[in-house]
Amino acid sequence: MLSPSPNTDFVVSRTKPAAADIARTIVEELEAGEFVPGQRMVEADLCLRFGVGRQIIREALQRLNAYGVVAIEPNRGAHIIHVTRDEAVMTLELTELLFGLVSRSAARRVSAGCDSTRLSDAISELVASSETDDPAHYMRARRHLFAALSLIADNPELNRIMEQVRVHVMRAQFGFAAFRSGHAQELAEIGQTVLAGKSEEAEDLSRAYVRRIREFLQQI
Amino acid sequence: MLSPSPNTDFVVSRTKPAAADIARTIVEELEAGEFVPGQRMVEADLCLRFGVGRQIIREALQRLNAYGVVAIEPNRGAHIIHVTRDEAVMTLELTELLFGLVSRSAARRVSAGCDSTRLSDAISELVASSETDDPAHYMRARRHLFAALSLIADNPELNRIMEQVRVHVMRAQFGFAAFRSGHAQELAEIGQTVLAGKSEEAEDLSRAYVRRIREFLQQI
DNA sequence: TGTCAACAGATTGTCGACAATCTTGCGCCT
DNA sequence: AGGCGCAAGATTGTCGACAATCTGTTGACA
Repeated sequence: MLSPSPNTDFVVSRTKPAAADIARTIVEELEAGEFVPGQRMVEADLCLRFGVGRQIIREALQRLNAYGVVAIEPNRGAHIIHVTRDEAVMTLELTELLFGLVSRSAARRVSAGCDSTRLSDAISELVASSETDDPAHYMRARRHLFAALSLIADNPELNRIMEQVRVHVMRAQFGFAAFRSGHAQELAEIGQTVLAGKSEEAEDLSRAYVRRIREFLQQI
Repeated sequence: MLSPSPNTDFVVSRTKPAAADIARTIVEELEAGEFVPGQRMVEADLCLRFGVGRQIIREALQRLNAYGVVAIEPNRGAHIIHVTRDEAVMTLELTELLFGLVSRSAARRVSAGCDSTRLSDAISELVASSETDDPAHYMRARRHLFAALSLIADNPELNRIMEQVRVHVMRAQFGFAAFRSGHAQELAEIGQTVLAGKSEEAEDLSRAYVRRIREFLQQI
């Protein structure tokens, strides 16, 4: 009754959204606080919204479920998971360890002569963003720093998990208004420490960075 | 041409396997080394094997992909991920942090008066298994210990991730023959330390436990 | 009026069919 | 003989349809 031909007319060479893309889109919206915790994710609604069949939506929800941002109850459907402040604090406790490990591993790899141009670029971008004072610019630079560190650390399992945890951290920072831009300088310093190959120091700095966010969140 | 009626005849009150169960089954087989790294997971084959439609299999593969044990390439299908020894070592480096955090958190909760009967039971079971010297018994007890610790730690995100990493650790231990039963005593000690609420000590013991496995793996 | 059962609507679970894409082997041209 | 299309087979991607399950509401009965 709504779409007799979903994607035929003017969509000759469309790149195919596919489940992965939709999941990514939803994750981005989640990070931006688009969805209310507890909100039901009805498959049919999402079908209309993204113009695809239910199977696609289903796979996207499955992925979201694996990321832990959506809960799926049999025959009851999916809904956005509600995260309490205590849980967010616990997640940051975990993040502290993970980010520390990423930085330590990356620093070691740099010492071993790994390519680090991406990291240098990210650091430059961070420094630049601290001068323009544009939140979007800062967030992009921050993402690039994390990506560069993960790339250098080259630990598949760790990267996979960081990717998952990142979503939760973003949600927590948004949900509890614990987002303080202006950490650019601190992050740039972490990057430079990694670049210098000081693994112990890089780990300490990284953990301190996350710990401070956590303590700030705990005080609210 | 193969199954005109997949599950109608004598299957009046079957409990419905569903994707989650199939994914769990495959994970168990993976942990037992049933699949060869790189092996292709053709959907149609799995359909025949489990007697369900492709959608179910697809969702199961999706979940396996989220667990990081299966890679899915668009239009190319899914295959079992190959894990090198270095990657297994890196995963154990990560596990060291995670297990340490679980034990520390659990110990704190016990101090705060959390119910710990399940933990006591698991410890008893471990001690019993060390006397019978039955590998299956030991593994079951070990799993129960981890489950009890996770339950007490009560950190949703951490538990979710531990669950994912556990599969990799099991695969690594199986794949590299690094499986040494007889750690029952050591694990029981960790459990008792948690039970006593000594969080720092519990974390140290847990990390030492994983570290030793990692070092053993590195020496091969 | 309160409780419970049955019904209608909404939503999820699963399947079969067809389209799109990749792979492979064969034949043709140089 | 060697390389290059091209067709046939294999496999994945997506959709629509129907079955199963849940939920809320209405109405009958005590």
